[in-house]
Amino acid sequence: MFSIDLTSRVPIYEQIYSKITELAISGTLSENSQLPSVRSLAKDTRVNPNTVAKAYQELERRGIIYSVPGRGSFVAALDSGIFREAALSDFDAAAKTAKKRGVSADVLKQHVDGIFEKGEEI
Amino acid sequence: MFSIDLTSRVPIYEQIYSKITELAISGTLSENSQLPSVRSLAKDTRVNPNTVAKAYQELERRGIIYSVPGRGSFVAALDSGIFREAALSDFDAAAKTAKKRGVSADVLKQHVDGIFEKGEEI
DNA sequence: TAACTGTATTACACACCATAGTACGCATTG
DNA sequence: CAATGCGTACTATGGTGTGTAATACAGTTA
Repeated sequence: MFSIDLTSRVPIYEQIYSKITELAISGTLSENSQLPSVRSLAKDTRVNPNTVAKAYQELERRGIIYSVPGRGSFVAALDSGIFREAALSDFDAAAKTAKKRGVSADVLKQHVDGIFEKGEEI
Repeated sequence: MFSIDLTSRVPIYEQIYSKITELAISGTLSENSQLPSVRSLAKDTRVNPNTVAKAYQELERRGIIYSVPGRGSFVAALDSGIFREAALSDFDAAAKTAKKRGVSADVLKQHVDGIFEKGEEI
């Protein structure tokens, strides 16, 4: 379920955070579905339980999941609009930078088409 | 000439690196023009000279500037194509994320148009 | 010569990341 | 009730990256 890159500069807890966020937003993990326990995920990924706990706590702090001591952790009810807005904000920033670098609007639109022509490449 | 955010998570040397890169690419700092010395920039920004030196060494390593012991550091002859490619790569990544979040190709193209309609807003 | 330049070195402090081990309270299951 | 699994909390340790501090050296320039 999770692949961790130990050589990456990105902290492990952040990799876990991103993975679960992606799965939750995309709907792969449906609302209120239970996540693997801190200990089981730690065992599977061969990572320290503290590291997984840190990821879960960060996910809860940002409202992606909710945790119940004694029961487990579950996917929260997500407002996908917020994540869409954030993605669009990043997109705008990238487009502005490309513009500064001398890339034309047409080229950027072609890139958009190129990305959307491809299938579900995740 | 440089403003440093000491509270930022981005390392100081990386902030200096980014600033100078931006100035060099935009042409604000023309080719072969001399940069402030390590010590003077360190004094102006109230940063340790070693930190500035680290930024300059990274800039030289990536071909943005060249340094001559005893003389100073200067803006290199830049191949703008490299930076255009990098900007496009970032743009693609942002577009893919937006796609994952459920944003349509048309909306993204509208955003591109919106950015290019505006004047030189830097 | 004097004052500048980039560069190199050593040392220290601090924060972040990750691991290890232990412990507590709560919920579920047998 | 007892056992197990759950999230959570805590201390301790080590590694790495960042930033500062203080020198020192060789090359360039006025």
